[in-house]
Amino acid sequence: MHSPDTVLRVALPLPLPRLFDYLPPDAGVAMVGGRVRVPFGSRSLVGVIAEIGPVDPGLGELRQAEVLLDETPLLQGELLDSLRWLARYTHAPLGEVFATALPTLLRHGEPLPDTHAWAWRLTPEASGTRLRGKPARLAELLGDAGLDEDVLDARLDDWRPAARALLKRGLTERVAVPASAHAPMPESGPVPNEEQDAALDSLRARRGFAASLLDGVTGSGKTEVYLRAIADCLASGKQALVLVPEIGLTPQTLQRFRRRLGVPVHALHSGLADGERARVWAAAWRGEARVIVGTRSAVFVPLPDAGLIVIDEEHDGSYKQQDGIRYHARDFALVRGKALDVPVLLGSATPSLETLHNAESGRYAHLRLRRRAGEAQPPTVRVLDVRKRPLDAGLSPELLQAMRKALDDGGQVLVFKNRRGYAPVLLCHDCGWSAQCRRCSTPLRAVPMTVHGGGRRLQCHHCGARQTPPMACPDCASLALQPQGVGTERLEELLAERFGDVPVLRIDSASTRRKDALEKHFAELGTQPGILVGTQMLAKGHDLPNLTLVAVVGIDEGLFSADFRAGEKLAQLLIQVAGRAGRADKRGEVILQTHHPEHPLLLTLIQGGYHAFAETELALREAAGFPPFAHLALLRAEAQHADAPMQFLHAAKATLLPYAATQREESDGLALNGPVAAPMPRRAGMYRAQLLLTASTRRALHQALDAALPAIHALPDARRTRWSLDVDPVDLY
DNA sequence: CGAACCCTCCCG
DNA sequence: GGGAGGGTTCGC
Repeated sequence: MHSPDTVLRVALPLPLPRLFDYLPPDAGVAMVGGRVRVPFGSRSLVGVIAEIGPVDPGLGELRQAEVLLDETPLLQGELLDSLRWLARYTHAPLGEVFATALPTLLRHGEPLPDTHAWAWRLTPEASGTRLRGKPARLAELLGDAGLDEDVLDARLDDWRPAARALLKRGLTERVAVPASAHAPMPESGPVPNEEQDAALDSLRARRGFAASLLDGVTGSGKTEVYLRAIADCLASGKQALVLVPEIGLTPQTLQRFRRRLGVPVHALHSGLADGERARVWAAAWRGEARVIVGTRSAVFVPLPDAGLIVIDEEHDGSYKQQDGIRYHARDFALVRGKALDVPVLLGSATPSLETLHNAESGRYAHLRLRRRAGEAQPPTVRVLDVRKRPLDAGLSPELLQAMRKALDDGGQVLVFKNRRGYAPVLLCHDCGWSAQCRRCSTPLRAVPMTVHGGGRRLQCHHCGARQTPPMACPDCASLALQPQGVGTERLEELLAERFGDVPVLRIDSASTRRKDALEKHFAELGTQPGILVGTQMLAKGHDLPNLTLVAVVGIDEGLFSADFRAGEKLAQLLIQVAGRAGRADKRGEVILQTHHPEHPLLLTLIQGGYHAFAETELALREAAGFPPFAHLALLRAEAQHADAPMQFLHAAKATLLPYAATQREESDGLALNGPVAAPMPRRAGMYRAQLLLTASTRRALHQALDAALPAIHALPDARRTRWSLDVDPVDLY
């Protein structure tokens, strides 16, 4: 079967950047992409055969693999190729990438689960038997052909005991049938408007891989375009994959897809049990699942009959995995779309600057939906200058007054606390001055110094420069210098005190572990006057029909964050959160409380909207050499010992130095910034630091990493720290 | 003196 | 990552 000198090169789920060679097991035919169980040290691991080839004479006696787990390779074709690409791009071990892509059960070596649906049929003996009661009704329903279980569920309550009773008497049998194609007749949905039609025409005009940005304001009907594009895809006999942000995969969303598409819709998200996850993956693998709707990790489903990939809210941060293999589901979906030669549709009301840049440069088709369905008016936006105003837990008297009024008018109030960038900046409460790095700040871009050591030290997270905070404000000589930042708990406390007559609900990830807890909170509140306090989680989803005032606090940290993406994230949040204010009969109001009423970001955003902001911000990014005009990678390290992360990163920097540009004019070379302490320098008892790599071409970045990483892996300090590489980091924390 | 701890090595 | 092996420390 195998030539005696054939070996399996196996990718194992280990942080080791190499394959391990084994002799094939005695039984079975080994194939690339199939899983295999192998002995490893004293353990037994499940890996994926990455290569089959001749024996490497440099290795000694090889161990033999225990058993082949797949008759047909689990990973094959496009998915296998794309995962290899992902491993190269993220500079991660192939085995870890495979392990990330496979559902837990399959990763642990379980067989690909059955995806058959079950149906019940009457046996020939049943025809001569008289029945009464529920069994009789069941038998009548089953008729000659029998019925699928999900159809029975819909037609007869509590039919299972009757079916089991008949089974015992030999009158019925349960048979496996191909996965159910039963679904209610699709509903037709609203007639598309002109803009939606134009977008659909553009999508239909293209063949093969093409990326399109569906750029539409909230309520402009992006989902309707997705649904019709998916229907087209189904009509041509192809599979569709829809990615949604973590917060967007609600029962209502699925319900809408199911009602409209007329085929089963498979959901894939973190709430599923392992068995269910593996079943959906298997159904996709077999081509039975025609529509898969899922969150980030759904980007790894096999698509043997792919026809379309949709990424809803493409700017959403939850598409980026923040630990393990740090992949970006949107970017990987584009890679897969290209490899599969199918269209990719990216939708957002506030597109990421990367995507917008691609749309403007013509790489993506730019489909705009400008019209809002219905008659809802956009809210009024007011900027509230709080310089020199007395603040209570960060709230000004004017804001509290506006809240009182909105509540008295019977409305609900959302107090939205921006919480990006935990490292506090030093701010003058009287004039709004904030500490900036002298070395890194340019007229185009302010790089803040962040407060450390309980307020006794300022540090730049770009270059690492340190200084002592001034006693008084350098601009206005005021002594009212203070670190910014109030948590949502403190806000909730104050509001509960001030507004004892209405319920005050705090919504954040700590108070709301589960998704349905959030639903419960909203149901409790109903439409009565009340206050919601929270962060990101409140920016979207969930209809709040009686919300009349949105108060945004804490935006100054976003205006002056060390993270170059903070402005973009803040703008997206402000647009989204503002979109929630107002009800049919009453125009909503948004109040932005800030020490910087004249900040260009706020002015551009309010006067020109998101796209005007984006244009300005893109110009800044280009001038400052940030994505999408440059490419980043972040080397992070953490350790128990205070010095270890820095030591390791200095050693890593020395390893990378030969590949770095020596001249500033050498524009496509690699630049190394740092290492510096992480903006949150201690977390869970670990000391943390980071080294930022910047290059104007991906090629320069990857060439340097390819060349230097083996040596970095081999550094003695590499074993003493926990370190990771993040290519295209979304935030520099 | 052994248990506990830590460091280092290496896995095919 | 994690187990094994070897050296060192610590407690009774």
